[in-house]
Parts: sequence; structure tokens; C-alpha cells
Amino acid sequence: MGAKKNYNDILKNRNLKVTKHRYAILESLEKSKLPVSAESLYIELKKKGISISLSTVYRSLEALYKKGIVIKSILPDYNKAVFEYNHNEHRHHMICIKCHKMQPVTGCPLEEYEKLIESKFNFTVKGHNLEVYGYCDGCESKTED
Amino acid sequence: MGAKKNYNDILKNRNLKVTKHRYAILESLEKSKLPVSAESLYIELKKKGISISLSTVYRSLEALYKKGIVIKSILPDYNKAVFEYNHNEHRHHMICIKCHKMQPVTGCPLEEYEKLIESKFNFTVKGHNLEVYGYCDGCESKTED
DNA sequence: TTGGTTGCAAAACGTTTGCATGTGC
DNA sequence: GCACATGCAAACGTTTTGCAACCAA
Repeated sequence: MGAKKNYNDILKNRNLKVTKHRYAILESLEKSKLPVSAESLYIELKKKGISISLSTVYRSLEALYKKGIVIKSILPDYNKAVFEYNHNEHRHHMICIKCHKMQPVTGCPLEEYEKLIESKFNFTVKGHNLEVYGYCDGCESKTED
Repeated sequence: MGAKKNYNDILKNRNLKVTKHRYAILESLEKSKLPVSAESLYIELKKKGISISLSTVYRSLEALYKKGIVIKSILPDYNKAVFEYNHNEHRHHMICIKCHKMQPVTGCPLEEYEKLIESKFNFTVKGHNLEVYGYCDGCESKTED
């Protein structure tokens, strides 16, 4: 909360070597308001003039995901994984059924629910995954199936 | 509720032709306590002596999913889709990080949250997706990373 | 120096599709 | 009979991997 951690520290703290690529990926993700796919991140980095291969993007994202630095999710109608920086502030998303846009929502109603599950079943809760589906502002009017 | 609907009616009501395969798939899913992948469903049907191809399983599941008869989800660490019968009773799942077992949990804490989102953003909520991750009964003891 | 990281191309994987055939209504 | 469902094999798009070269520590 006090001193601003840089990406190097984040990587070092989780025993990941600091490389240009990982730094760039982390920076991109942290600045992005929305979750991105490996490919779009790859394209974005290329545009910035960074020389990187798609497999490195995949490998880095997987490493960051395994360390909990980024969050990975796959949506049923968009058959690829998307990644976002884990802000640890517990953010969820609203996903538009029509245009697939994702917007973050802060605030999470699940604390009590998790406690309930822990006590009711013999299950140690470590986290959860929540997305809300519907029609966003722009698509609302154009509804009709 | 009152009269027990059979699978034929479920299909007919959604304008899907009744076929042996769809019937068998629906029956399998409805009886299954846990979400299953297309392939495991395929294997299960084969074991029952039903002659079916994997693509039919995929096509049927997709059709049922599009009609809202089944629920489709993809988990970040298990890179394939799983399907479950939509009991309309709003069930969520606990997923074990270690053994990947999924168990249903009834009860959903999200009604108020959805209302909040609808009023706060201009977003028409149509549904949501929630999974809780952690260690199940059996894996709890073996924890350690 | 050394073990982790990268690029490339090829492989793997789950899933989708084209087309000819079969089947429900 | 006709529109839709199916089987098969081939195609697809995303993700993973083997290997040699590279680089951070």
C-alpha cells in the first residue's frame, strides 16, 4: 500500500527471473482495464516494438498464472483463455452476451457464502470465480433473439 | 414439480427433434451428479452399448446448451468444456484444486448483487457463473505446494 | 557457469465442419 | 418428402512441446 512495488520485485518475490518479456507482459496486463487473450497481448507487444514469440507469451502467462500474479479464465462462448492482472482487490466482471465486452465490477458478495461452504462441507475455500452475464449498455436496445 | 416431464417433452418444447442420441445424452446428464466432458460422455454412452460418434455428442451438447437445457463451463486448469443438466435450481460448484473433483452446492448469494449491478451500471443481468475453488475433504490433508 | 528462458516449427489437443447418408415428423 | 440429425474424416484454432540457442543470476 505504501511503497509502489515495481514489476521486478513482483517477479523476484515469486522466484521468477526478470526478463524483458515478462516485464513487458506484466506491465501490459497491469495497465489493461480488461482481460486479454494471449494472442491479443502478443499483437499488442509487437505493436510496441517488442520482439517476442507467441509461445513465450503463453509460457510467461502460464508462469504468472501459476504464481497467482495473473488470473486466467475461459468463457464458454469465446473459446480461448483470457488473462488479467491480479489486483488482489477482488474484482469480478460483467460480460455482455452480445458484444463479449468485459467490464470490471468491484465488490464481492461471497465472503459469507464461502464460510457457509467451509462449515457445511469439509472444503477449504481458496478462491472463487464469478462472472455475471447479460446485455451491456450499448447492446441492451438491440436485444431480441 | 407436479407431473414428471420426460426428456421427449423437454426436447419438443424447445423445438429439438427427438432422437435416440439426444434422449440418451439428456438422460445421462440428468442422472449425473457432476458436470462431464464431451469425451467422457461419449465413452459412457459407448459403454452403455449406444452407437454414437463423438461429433454427434458435441453437436447435441451444443444444441442443448444453446437452448438452455444444459450448462456449459470451462475451467482454467482443465482445458475442456464440461456440461451439466440445467436443473434450474441454481446450483454452483466447489472444485478441488488438487483432484479436480466438482461437487454441487445449492444456495446462491447473488440475487442482491445482481440487482446492485443492474442499477449501478446500465447492464441487464441474464445470469452468472460461479465456482468456488479449494481443497476437498480427501485432499485437504495432503496440501502443501 | 548454469539453470531457467526463448524462438521456431512441429505436434497435440479439444472442437468444428463439409459432405454424403440416414431419420424424425 | 423435407428439413434436420448423423458418421466419418479432414480441418480448425488454440495451446503445448522438443530442441538448440540464449541470457539472467
